[in-house]
Amino acid sequence: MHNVDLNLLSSLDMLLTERSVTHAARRLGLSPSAMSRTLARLRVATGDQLLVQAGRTLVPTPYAEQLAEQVHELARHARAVLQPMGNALNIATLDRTFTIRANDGFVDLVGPALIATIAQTAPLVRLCFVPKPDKDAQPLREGMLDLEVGVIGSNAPELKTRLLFQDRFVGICRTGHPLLNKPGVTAERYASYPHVVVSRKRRFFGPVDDALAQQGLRRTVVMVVPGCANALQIVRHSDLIGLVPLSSLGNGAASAGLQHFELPVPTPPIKVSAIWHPRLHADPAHRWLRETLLAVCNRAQPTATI
DNA sequence: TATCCGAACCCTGGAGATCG
DNA sequence: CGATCTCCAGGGTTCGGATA
Repeated sequence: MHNVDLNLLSSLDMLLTERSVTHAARRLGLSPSAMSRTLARLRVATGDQLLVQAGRTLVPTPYAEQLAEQVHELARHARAVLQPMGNALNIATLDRTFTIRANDGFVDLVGPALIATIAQTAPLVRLCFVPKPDKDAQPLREGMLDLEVGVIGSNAPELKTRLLFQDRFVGICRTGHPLLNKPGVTAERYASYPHVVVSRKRRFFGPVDDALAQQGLRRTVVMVVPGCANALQIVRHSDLIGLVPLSSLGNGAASAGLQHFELPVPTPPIKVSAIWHPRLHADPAHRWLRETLLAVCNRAQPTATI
């Protein structure tokens, strides 16, 4: 197919509406001569005279009359497509499924409030939360994921991010665990119990071990699990001490049968961010989702939010 | 290999003249 | 009076050479 100048569509629509080169030119902000040559190009493109002289005016050919309504609709749709995107979004009628990769604790903590907020303004929007087996950026690049919630990695610098809230590590143990029988969890007593840690990379050591080492202490990690939900379940039914982000304790149900406590050693804060591909940055629906998520996180994490 | 720069070419549109 | 033509200027695109 040879290339067609789609500007001709708008000009043809105006010419068929006005039935005058001068008037059509005026309405499109062109000179009559320019519009005249546009009409000449239209005649070449269509192989029809389109408008012919009848005395001092132009009248449409039968072919032009046949085209008029279709051209008008096409021009109207073309103008709608080229409107700024922000003007086109109607949240109330938005029918879309957003796929979000997040850990279980975040889903427990934010999921109910998020979907409740969305239901009020965008009743046709659906959320699909998927697990975080890793931090691979490829699903974001390929459009398999709309959004990821987690700590920013360094393997995909092109990704856009926005801080949702600041989390921190806490210790967990089963209800009635001897560690909490006495007031105050000292570093010595904390290190004296066996531990379970969460690590997708199967690491037995982390920031807590560094902090303990600075005090000449060392804890014994007897188990590594891939996710926080695994750690919560293990700790709930054993004497192991766990280490999880506070947000992973969710809305209360996840922490049933568990007690959490402040760590006796300092650990770096956990910056939880929304992460998305630049392709979606200007998408008004995606922008709305990000703003909504941020607002819900601000309400759900009043003590940890910055 | 990528980027920059300049020359040549092409397209568009304005001004003015001409025609019906 | 309005449509169309020619001429011309301005801007964009393409292409080839130079450079890092």
